[in-house]
Amino acid sequence: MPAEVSSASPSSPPLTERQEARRRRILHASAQLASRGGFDAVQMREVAESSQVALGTLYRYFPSKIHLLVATMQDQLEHMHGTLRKKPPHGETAAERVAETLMRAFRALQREPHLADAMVRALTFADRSVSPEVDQVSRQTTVIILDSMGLENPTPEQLSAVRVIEHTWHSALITWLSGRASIAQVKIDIETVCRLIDLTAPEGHR
Amino acid sequence: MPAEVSSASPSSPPLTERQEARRRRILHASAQLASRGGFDAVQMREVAESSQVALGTLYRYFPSKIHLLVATMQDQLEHMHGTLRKKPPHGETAAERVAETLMRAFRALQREPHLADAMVRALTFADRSVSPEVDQVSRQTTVIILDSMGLENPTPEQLSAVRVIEHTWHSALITWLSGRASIAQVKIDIETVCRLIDLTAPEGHR
DNA sequence: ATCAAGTCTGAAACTTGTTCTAGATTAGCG
DNA sequence: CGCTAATCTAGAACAAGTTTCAGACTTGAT
Repeated sequence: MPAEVSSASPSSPPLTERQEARRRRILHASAQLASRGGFDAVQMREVAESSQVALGTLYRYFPSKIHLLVATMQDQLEHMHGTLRKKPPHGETAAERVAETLMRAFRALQREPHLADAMVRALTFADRSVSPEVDQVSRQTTVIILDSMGLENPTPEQLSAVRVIEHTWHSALITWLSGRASIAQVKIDIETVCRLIDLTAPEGHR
Repeated sequence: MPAEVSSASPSSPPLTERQEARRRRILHASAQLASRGGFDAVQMREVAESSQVALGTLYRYFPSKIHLLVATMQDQLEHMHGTLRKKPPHGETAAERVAETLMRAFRALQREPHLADAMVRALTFADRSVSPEVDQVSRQTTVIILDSMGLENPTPEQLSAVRVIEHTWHSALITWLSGRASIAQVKIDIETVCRLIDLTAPEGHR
């Protein structure tokens, strides 16, 4: 199985090696700065300097700070997906497995709360100009959830439930990041919404 | 029944008449500019000018653009609550009534999509420094939902369901505002999540 | 009415995201 | 190799949120 080449939108001209390297340096610098101080700490001039790239070049690669952070999130999501798929959840019901997976992801975010802050804030603040990228993040999240459910071809009802779960996931993260909800609270909310899955399950489980 | 004096946090020194008037002018200008062009169109210098107040004064009343927009949302939410409470929803089950109420609110937002954009973006972008205000908005929303359910003393489970509904509501609004979900899609998501209520209902309904 | 404290004003300054420009470098090609 | 188009760089410039400051105005208490 191929290791890289995974996500980047297949459109647009392919990048040369040096360009790929620049892109990588930029994303790395972004994640690093974000890990330090969250959204505000990711300052475009600093990202440019850290990644040894001119400001104009940074903007050529990522047309705005939001684009940059959403791309950073795409990047992190891939890692996450890889990690999660190695050890699949072992709950009985689909609802349990999804909740388990999300809580695992949540614990990963807790290890880098500032990074989580930067990424999630960017994601929810994104306007129409970032729709394609945000959508890609959303699709990736959907894949992770469906994966953990272990479903081949979900029903429309189940897809609705997954959408609602994603809504809850994002919004719960926000309330946690802004200090308005505890970790325990987030856990409860996730478990609550995951019950929707059982509600929409057609027949037997697994 | 008293007409005004409704929301403002009861703490802090009471405002003089002229101060109250200034505050009102600022909120009005904010809503007006937001209605025109959304989040970006609410520029602090313009708000100050429109409301005939010095920039420094504006910042004394609202310490940031986010604070201003969240306060604007509090203001609008009150109107909304008043309007909604006049014609209570007539669905059979609690779930139906909540969905009906939220869809009614959604239609109101559709009439001023730019204003909705400004308020919702501010709400989700708010950091810890705005927690108290955001929390107040959240509480107000909870009250509206519980109101429409017609519950006296909800169980903890039901409160969880309401929290999840709020999460879904906010996040669904965001996806709609950023053009990633249709109105129909939002409707489906709301109806889907409202099913959670029936799931947590203890006994008979109504 | 008068004084002190607090508030408001107008304007400048500062910060950080974003855009623009002129010149150097690089990549692809004949 | 030598050319051309695309890309990159350094740095200035611009935009909007935020801060600061000196002076004018209000308010509340005496």
